Amino acid sequence: MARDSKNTNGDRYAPGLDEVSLAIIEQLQEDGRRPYAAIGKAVGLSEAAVRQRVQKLQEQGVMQIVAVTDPLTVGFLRQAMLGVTVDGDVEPVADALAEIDEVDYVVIAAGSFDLLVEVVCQDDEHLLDLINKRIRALPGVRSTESFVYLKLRKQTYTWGTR
Amino acid sequence: MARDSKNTNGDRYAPGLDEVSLAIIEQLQEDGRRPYAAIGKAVGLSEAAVRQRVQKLQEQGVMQIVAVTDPLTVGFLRQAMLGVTVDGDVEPVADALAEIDEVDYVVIAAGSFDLLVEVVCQDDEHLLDLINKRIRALPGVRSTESFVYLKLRKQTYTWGTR
DNA sequence: CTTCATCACTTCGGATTGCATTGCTAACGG
DNA sequence: CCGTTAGCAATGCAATCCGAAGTGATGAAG
Repeated sequence: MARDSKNTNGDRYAPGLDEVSLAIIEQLQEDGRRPYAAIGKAVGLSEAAVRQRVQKLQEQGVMQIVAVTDPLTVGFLRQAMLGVTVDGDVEPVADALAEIDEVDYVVIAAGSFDLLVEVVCQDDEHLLDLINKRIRALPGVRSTESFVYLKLRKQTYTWGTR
Repeated sequence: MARDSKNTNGDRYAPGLDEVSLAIIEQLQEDGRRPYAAIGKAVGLSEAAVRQRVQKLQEQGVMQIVAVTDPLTVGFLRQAMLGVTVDGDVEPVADALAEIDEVDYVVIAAGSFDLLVEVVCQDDEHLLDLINKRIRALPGVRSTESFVYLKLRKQTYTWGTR
């Protein structure tokens, strides 16, 4: 396989991210606990080589292996997406939002919102407090719009394996 | 441990989801590959019991253990959030959207959008085609608004461990 | 009260896997 | 030509995984 495990991609990937690493990621998107040896057989590497790559990918922040759930199913939580518009530079506002514990997802976007922010709360009161007292109060935040989650319908991570 | 591993929660959780299972999920949110024995020591169960619970949680669809990445970092992708408004019943539209491969996230929400839909595409043309020809064409979809992702700033799954 | 079934957990042993180490090869720069 | 670095394969031992079997508690039926 892959005599050219060097980049053939014109630097569109993160450094050191070749097609072999992509194949490893695909394997782990299907099952995060798949043994290294099985992955190695699938991508044409030894067990140790796979392990080293996985470790490096995680250290670089390219990939993380975690349990994901539907917070609403797990119970004690209210969840919402916030559309945020910003005055001035977007990045510092994104950074400030990212530091809030209840915020689990921050994306800088193009469109009628500058930022999309997903939040997880204990209950409605907690959510209200978070939005009004802590998020709207941030310097640079011009306005927010809330979309409270009613039901999670799909949540997949296997887009790498289409 | 926990003489009352029966529900003390008034049915707010999915069936069979007690505080021990929550503790297991927390462990795996920190590290999806943590050994069962280590988890068992942390939550006060034997290795085998943890293994049985994790298996059941995955079978029930409560939890999945996967690799997650930033698609934009991995390279060959355009990503966006779509706000969708619907005529009539929302659920069948959500189902139809969930069946599309490029759609990785579907939430039924309250607010000026009925649905929030995250999509992952190869490039701009692919995205355009998906939105105009396949999503807007779905029966029941009244309108869509797009937020193209510029940069992912935060993505965590450890909300269970605050 | 007894019996039977179920459920969650534990214990146990063998098979598998993870991991640190070692050595090999190729690529690069002086 | 030599030294350095990086990535991978191979090896051996410890740790982990996994299926099977056993135990005790609970609840329902006779």
